[in-house]
Amino acid sequence: MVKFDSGRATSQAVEDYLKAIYKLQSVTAPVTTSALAEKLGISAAAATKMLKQLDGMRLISYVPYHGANLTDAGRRIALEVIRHHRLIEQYLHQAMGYAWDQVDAEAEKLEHAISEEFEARIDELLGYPETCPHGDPIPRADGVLVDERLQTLGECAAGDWVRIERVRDTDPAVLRDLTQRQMGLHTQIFVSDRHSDNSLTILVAGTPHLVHEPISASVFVTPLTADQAPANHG
Amino acid sequence: MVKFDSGRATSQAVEDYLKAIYKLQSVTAPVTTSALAEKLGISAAAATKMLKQLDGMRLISYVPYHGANLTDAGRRIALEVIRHHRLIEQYLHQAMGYAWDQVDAEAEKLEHAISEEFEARIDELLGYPETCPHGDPIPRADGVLVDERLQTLGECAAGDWVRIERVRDTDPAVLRDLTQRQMGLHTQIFVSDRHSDNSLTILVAGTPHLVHEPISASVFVTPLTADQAPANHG
DNA sequence: TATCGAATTTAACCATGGTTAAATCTTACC
DNA sequence: GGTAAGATTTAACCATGGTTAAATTCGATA
Ligand SMILES: [Mn+2]
Ligand SMILES: [Mn+2]
Ligand SMILES: [Mn+2]
Ligand SMILES: [Mn+2]
Repeated sequence: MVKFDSGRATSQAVEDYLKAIYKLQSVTAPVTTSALAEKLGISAAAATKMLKQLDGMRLISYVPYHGANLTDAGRRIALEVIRHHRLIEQYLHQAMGYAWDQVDAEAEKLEHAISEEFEARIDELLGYPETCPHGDPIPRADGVLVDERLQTLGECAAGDWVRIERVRDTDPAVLRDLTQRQMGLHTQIFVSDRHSDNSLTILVAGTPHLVHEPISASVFVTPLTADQAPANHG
Repeated sequence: MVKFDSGRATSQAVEDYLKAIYKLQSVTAPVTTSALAEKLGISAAAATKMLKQLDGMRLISYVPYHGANLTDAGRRIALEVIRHHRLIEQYLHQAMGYAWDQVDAEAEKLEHAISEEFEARIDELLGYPETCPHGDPIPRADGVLVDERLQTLGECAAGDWVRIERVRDTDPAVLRDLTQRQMGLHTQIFVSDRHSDNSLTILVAGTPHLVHEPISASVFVTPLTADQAPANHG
């Protein structure tokens, strides 16, 4: 468990709440009771009670009926848990041969069980990686996280050359689908067509693929610069 | 968490109770409430309540005022947790460079957090090890454990040649002491003298050491056969 | 500006795993 | 075989984290 207040340990539940609030906050702040409850798969009543507790611990500031924001102390713990999660994912993938669709579930429990010693060791063994196997940045030990907002593949226009930088890590089926299409991290993609239902036709290593919304919304990309983009793509 | 009853998961508390009962049982059966409470560092009242619960789950058979014994189902879970613990210890030691006095504490938490997938992977990565870094046998995946009772170094007589096979893993200070004296697993030892306070003088790689009770009771040995024992030891 | 529906909180539960203090059982000993 | 000490259980709590159902609040809309 992560420590706070110079030494008091936080429970697994508190850690998962703070992590969820952190992630929801980047979409809409303050975080609503219902959004939190939905994300954690619990009742709104349970979320309300925990929000009051977390406010009492000074880990969030919570205004009844108006949602919550992390305090600095809460953000520190959230980032520590996210750091554990993504380091563990990368370790499972690189050092233990897990496929990228299997690491999230395993890391979800391990993130609460490892010591600072363990964290430091896997960080070193991996050569201080900057991202998890899904491309998400790993917060540094000092709590700094550089997290850029990227466009999704679904937001691309026909004619775009892009590179896969991140993928949503939640749905193993989507990740397996991407593996089958050879759409790993850093793969270059040409968007050949947009269709009326928002699906896309793309080229991956010369092979055309029809990509529907659930997939295209799960893939985050950056545009290729002129000198990176191949001249033709017949 | 370990599963039982074709799928229901056991809590960390239940797992630690079953493991403790398993270990106490090998010393005295049935296991008393006070022995269990002492081992787990909780009150006797808490132990009583949990014994009733475990009996209700059919994981132990418990007779009030007369102690508890594991059922087959309870033993299966205990061995599964011990397997996790010892495999994790060996992985921390062999694959991650942990010293043997640091692995027990880390494994104590991780043993409840890993999946069967994780267990199988570290087993394979380690080449199916038979013991933990302290020489304790690792239960097999099918629940079989061969556990011989060994004599302690403290029980040896002057003139004995012995080999270290196991060490008690609980006290990091003892383990560090053994490391400093070069008394790792499989080290050969000559017992040169027994003293009145039950301390011993031993030879380790030619160097004499004075060994007191807390150490000598933590080291388990087997006698060397005639052809293994060096002819002289001046 | 009053109202109504959705979001949220409160209330009353429950399970788990802990505590201390009081009651009760067992057993060894006289 | 009675008794007293020690072991054990019971009783009354507490904290955490969950549930459903009822009450309350907010804010968009008429
Ligand atoms: Mn988690
Ligand atoms: Mn990830
Ligand atoms: Mn444990
Ligand atoms: Mn061990």
